[in-house]
Amino acid sequence: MPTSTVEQYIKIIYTQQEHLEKGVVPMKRLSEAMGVTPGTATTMVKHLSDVQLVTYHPRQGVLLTAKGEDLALRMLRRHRLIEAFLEQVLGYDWSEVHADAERLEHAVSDKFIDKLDRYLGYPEVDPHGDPIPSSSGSIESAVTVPLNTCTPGRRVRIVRLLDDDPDFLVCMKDYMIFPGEDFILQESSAVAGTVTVEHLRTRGSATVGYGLAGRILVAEP
Amino acid sequence: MPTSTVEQYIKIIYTQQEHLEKGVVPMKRLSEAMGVTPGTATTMVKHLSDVQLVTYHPRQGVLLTAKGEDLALRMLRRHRLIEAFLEQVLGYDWSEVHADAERLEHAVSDKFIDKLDRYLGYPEVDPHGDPIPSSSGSIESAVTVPLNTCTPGRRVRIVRLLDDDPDFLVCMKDYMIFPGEDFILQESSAVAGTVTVEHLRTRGSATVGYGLAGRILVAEP
DNA sequence: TGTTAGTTTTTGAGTAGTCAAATTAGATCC
DNA sequence: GGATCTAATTTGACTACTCAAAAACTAACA
Ligand SMILES: [Mn+2]
Ligand SMILES: [Mn+2]
Ligand SMILES: [Mn+2]
Ligand SMILES: [Mn+2]
Repeated sequence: MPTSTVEQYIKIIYTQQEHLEKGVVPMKRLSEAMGVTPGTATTMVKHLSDVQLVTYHPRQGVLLTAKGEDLALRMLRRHRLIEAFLEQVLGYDWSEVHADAERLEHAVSDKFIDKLDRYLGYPEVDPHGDPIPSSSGSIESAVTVPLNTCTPGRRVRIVRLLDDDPDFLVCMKDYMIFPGEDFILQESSAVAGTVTVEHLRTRGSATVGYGLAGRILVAEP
Repeated sequence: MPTSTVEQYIKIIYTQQEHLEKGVVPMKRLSEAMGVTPGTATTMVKHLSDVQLVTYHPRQGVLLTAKGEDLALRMLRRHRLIEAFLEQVLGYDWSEVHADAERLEHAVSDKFIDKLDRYLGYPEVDPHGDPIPSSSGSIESAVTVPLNTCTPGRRVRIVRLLDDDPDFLVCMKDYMIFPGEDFILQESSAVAGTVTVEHLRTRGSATVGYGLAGRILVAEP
């Protein structure tokens, strides 16, 4: 059985790998995402390599093995189902579910997760629009593009928010920018570094930085 | 913040203290209940004493301080609310809730527990009839007597099962011996070491050992 | 009173995870 | 080709928890 620390490293490696062009995750990136020093990450990565969860390329980075990916998807499934539960059942605000899920995901059994999945009616996405892997480990995400790559004038629907930071999420909530909401993209300026959208229903407009807009995934219907 | 190991020790000390005439819990008892060697228990108890959770009487045993009792009751509240949730909401069998609760109790936040309490409608007891402490730390248990101290001929109602062992609980389930069920006490023999009861509705009779009967708490209405 | 059995404590060692600080390897830039 | 900057690795040390085995204490019994 993997410890909760190992579970956490594997999950982080998966998500970092996802948001990365080149396959391997370098130590700097991993250590920052884990909140540990680079030396600690190196030590742990060697251990993960020993137990076949990652392949380690010294001075370059890590890559998940098939076994590691399995574990990562199981953790993502746990995390996201728990987030859905906290919001839908216990009445958490969707901007606050992350922290509690982060600890619960390491304490639940497979039995718990499967029963929870059933109780929630087999949801496909969590409160942030992140897709929930099935119990067999398959995951399918909707086709989306980052908001900062869309062409102005087009109508877009918010599908997913990639950042888990409560401050970011509360800010998005104030702008009505969350999964399911429709907007018209008014302006997108790489030079000015801003993206402006107008909410379809309320006509309210919001301007966010280019970097943040990259973490807002939308569909162009 | 106490680690989950510390939380577990404190909870165990509380329950052992409860089922004990003399106040102090000796090392042998504590180490057995924790599943560690006596030396380990001694080491930990010294640490718990350093952080004011227990008072340690060398070569005699430990006693919770007020601070320790606070923590113990918070843990018991968590444990029992989680057990109630697993049974009532997720559909666990009440004989199986203990193991999962044992890990979850260390991973939930106060916010989680208070929201769960509300969602469940502020239950007073868990699936085994154990009373659930309030968020302010008060606990009130119904007046009960162990089944092996009752006088034959009397009608009794099962209120609480003290043992968490799944085998014991499944056995009790087969006999219909669980909170809320009514029986007539037919025979109680300290010599033979058995207690025989008859289920009021079904007329089915059950015989259990004297020791086990001591873990079945009943009310004589 | 002396012996013995049971309990408790001490000691030394091991695992998992972490950090600080020194060192090494690569890349980049003149 | 060097000088320099950054990322990565190594080393030594620390915390929290654990065990095995030896030593010490207590209590009770002969
Ligand atoms: Mn986590
Ligand atoms: Mn999420
Ligand atoms: Mn526990
Ligand atoms: Mn219980």
